Amino acid sequence: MARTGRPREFDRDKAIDAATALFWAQGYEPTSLTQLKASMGHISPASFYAAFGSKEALFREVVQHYLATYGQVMAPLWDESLPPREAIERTLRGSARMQAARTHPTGCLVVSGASNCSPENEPVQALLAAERQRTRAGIKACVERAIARNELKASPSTDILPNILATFFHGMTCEARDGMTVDTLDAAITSLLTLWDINTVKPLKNRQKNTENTGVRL
Amino acid sequence: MARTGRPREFDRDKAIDAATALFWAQGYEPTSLTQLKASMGHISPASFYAAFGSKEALFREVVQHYLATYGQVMAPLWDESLPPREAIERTLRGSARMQAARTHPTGCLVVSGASNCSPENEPVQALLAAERQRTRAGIKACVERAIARNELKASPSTDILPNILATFFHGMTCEARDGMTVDTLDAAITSLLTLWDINTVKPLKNRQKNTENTGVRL
DNA sequence: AGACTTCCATATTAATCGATCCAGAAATTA
DNA sequence: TAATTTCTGGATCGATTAATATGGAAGTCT
Repeated sequence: MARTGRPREFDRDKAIDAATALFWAQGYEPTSLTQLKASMGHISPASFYAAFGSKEALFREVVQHYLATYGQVMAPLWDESLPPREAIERTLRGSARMQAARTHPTGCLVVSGASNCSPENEPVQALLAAERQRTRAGIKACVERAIARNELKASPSTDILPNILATFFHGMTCEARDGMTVDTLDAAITSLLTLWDINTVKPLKNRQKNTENTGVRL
Repeated sequence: MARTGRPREFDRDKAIDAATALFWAQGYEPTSLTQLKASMGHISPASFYAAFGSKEALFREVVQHYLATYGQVMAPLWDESLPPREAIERTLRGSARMQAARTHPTGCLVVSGASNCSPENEPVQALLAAERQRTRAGIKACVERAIARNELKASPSTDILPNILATFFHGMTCEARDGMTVDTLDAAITSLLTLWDINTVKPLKNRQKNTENTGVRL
């Protein structure tokens, strides 16, 4: 698209960054347009609406930006080239490190970005709820893949495992916001994952060598 | 105190109930005085301020009311007459049932009541944060009591156990709000508590009978 | 009955909310 | 240079925010 006319003076990407930090720290509703404009370099209302459309449209853009950057700590969930347990572990540890980092607001924007909402902003709440549901589906898929690959036993205990992981995962936001450190979260994850390990299919001794006997049904 | 003068026409307790439901569902900031007054029977601003002082004062009263009623599901944490594991389990299950119930807003008011807050309402946020810290201390005390009573091993794994339990506990709010049922939460709790059980001090066979031999050091 | 207290309803405060609109300046392209 | 485009700053929109002020009715006490 050939751009003509006077170019905008403020950096749109930096403006999105600033808006992300604000929405992340305070949530959708408490963040006012005045704050947003100020954080973008005191731009005018006209510039704001010309660039972003509305507060809600900006928020949706911020969420997309968040998912494409910080949110990528959860990418392992969808990477089928990874062993399922490693996918889960990488996601949990990466998310812990990200959420507890001091270089940006703590916690997860998707979890806490619109947790206090009046009815008129229900669409905003639904946007994040859908994203959380996507996360749950990803965790569940990993567990089911592990069962299919005969790495986890199929049992009531593994049926519920995705829910435990999701609950813990979403709880990290509260803990990180209340000051829990990366190291503590990391230790908790290590311990939590024993819930995975006690449900693993016990390998026979020298089981690795059996991989040579493809076609042989044990 | 002898009350004189015209008695108020609205029921103050029912007004607190109504305010609790509103704050619980929407959070502190998004709940407006207009909504609050309407839910109390369309009382006047003057009546509101005479009865409650301010929005923040009302919220503090609501939190106290919440803790004294719904929040009592966590009372087992402080009941030293209970075996520590049972105290934890009762708290988790009671909280799950409470948070997922459909007779009131889902989730926990202490966790989500002021999660989206502008800087000027930081005191409100701090109020709930302190309450969450109290919960963590209660969980930790239970685990430490279990170690002291020789029911849990002292180990890095049990050191981190309180953090896992707290993270899961706080995560239940997100899950309940997103529709997770009591049954699912209950099953997750059952499975989560195996993290406790694998750290228990293994009882000798016929250990119960040994309780008769008090004074005998094994 | 009379004094007193606290209620209620109605108006109104200043401030802020998200969102528009306009006029003029500035930078691009032809 | 001229035409075009989109920026900027400032004024402003109606609605809503939390909080006060006023004036009279209503109920409780001595």
